[in-house]
Amino acid sequence: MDDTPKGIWDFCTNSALKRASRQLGQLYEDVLAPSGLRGTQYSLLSQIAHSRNASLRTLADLLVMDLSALGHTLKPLIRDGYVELVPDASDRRVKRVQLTPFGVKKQQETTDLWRKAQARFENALGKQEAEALRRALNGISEAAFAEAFARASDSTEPGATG
Amino acid sequence: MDDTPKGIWDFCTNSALKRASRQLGQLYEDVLAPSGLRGTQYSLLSQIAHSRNASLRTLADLLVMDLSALGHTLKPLIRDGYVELVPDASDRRVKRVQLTPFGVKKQQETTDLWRKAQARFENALGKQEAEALRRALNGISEAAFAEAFARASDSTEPGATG
DNA sequence: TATATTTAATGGCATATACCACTAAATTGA
DNA sequence: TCAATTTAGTGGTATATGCCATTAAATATA
Repeated sequence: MDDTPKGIWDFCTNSALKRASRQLGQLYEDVLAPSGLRGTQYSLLSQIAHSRNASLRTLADLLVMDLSALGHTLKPLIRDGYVELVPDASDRRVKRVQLTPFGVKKQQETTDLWRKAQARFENALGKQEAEALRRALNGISEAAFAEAFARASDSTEPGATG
Repeated sequence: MDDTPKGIWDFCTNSALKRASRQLGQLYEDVLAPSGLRGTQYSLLSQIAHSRNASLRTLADLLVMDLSALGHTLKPLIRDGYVELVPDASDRRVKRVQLTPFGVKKQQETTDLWRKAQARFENALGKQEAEALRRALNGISEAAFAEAFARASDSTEPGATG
């Protein structure tokens, strides 16, 4: 009867992305809850485990995150003893991020829960779909995409040269 | 040479979604900046304009957002005179959300900027891709998806029945 | 009708994330 | 070599978002 869209997310990919991010974040968090880690925190621990000895700067770039935001986000993880910052010897501006042994243990244990969430997600969406979606999202996260976006002449711009 | 994934976002859709959300959010915000509105704020104003007279509860459900989170997020918009809460006459628990005339004007003006961001995004990703992505994201945001996720037997669960 | 339960909203607290200003250290260039 | 610039990180402030406890109002139930 009425196919008028109910929300801006029907037009606006940014809104759609944020909304889906809230939903999926919630679903993952519910599964991860027994660990006591938030979804973001588990992601962060995992990425730190993966990027051994990366600096804050490097990590922030990988995560497409503001450097200071990363610093703030790490605070609870440092406070709880999962993560530590180690000053670099050769460049005294740099701090390297690493898991403590306790953090390693926590990350590994929580991975069981993550696998559970992962399995549920892929069951609900379909394995192919899930992978396609990740690819699309990771494309958007690339620096090259930001450059393309910046370069993109929007036709409303007077004097755009194509 | 080395196709080892650099990040958990290569596996984890939740991480991929958050990362892409940061990137795209940034790109949109840069375009919207002259308006003085954050991306989220513009989305919210637009949704309020669209869902005329919705209650906080209704709006929160549409946005897949926690009710109290919505309340908090609205505070700056109320403070700045874009939005007002009107108590419902028949159910005195309920508050209805609406734009002030000033808010209507602001939303309309800012839409020009949004269109610019929109155009850039679709140029950068491709119109078809963009639409497919929105569809996928909106599917995830549905209540039905959350139910499917909850129902999904993850094979790691002992005694799963299929 | 009186009580129990559910629902809407608020306020406090915690994390997630961004921007800005600032400090310190490294790098560039005259 | 020394000043100018760039880079890494920190701390403050603001928004975005979730949870919990609480209040008030509506609904259901005995």
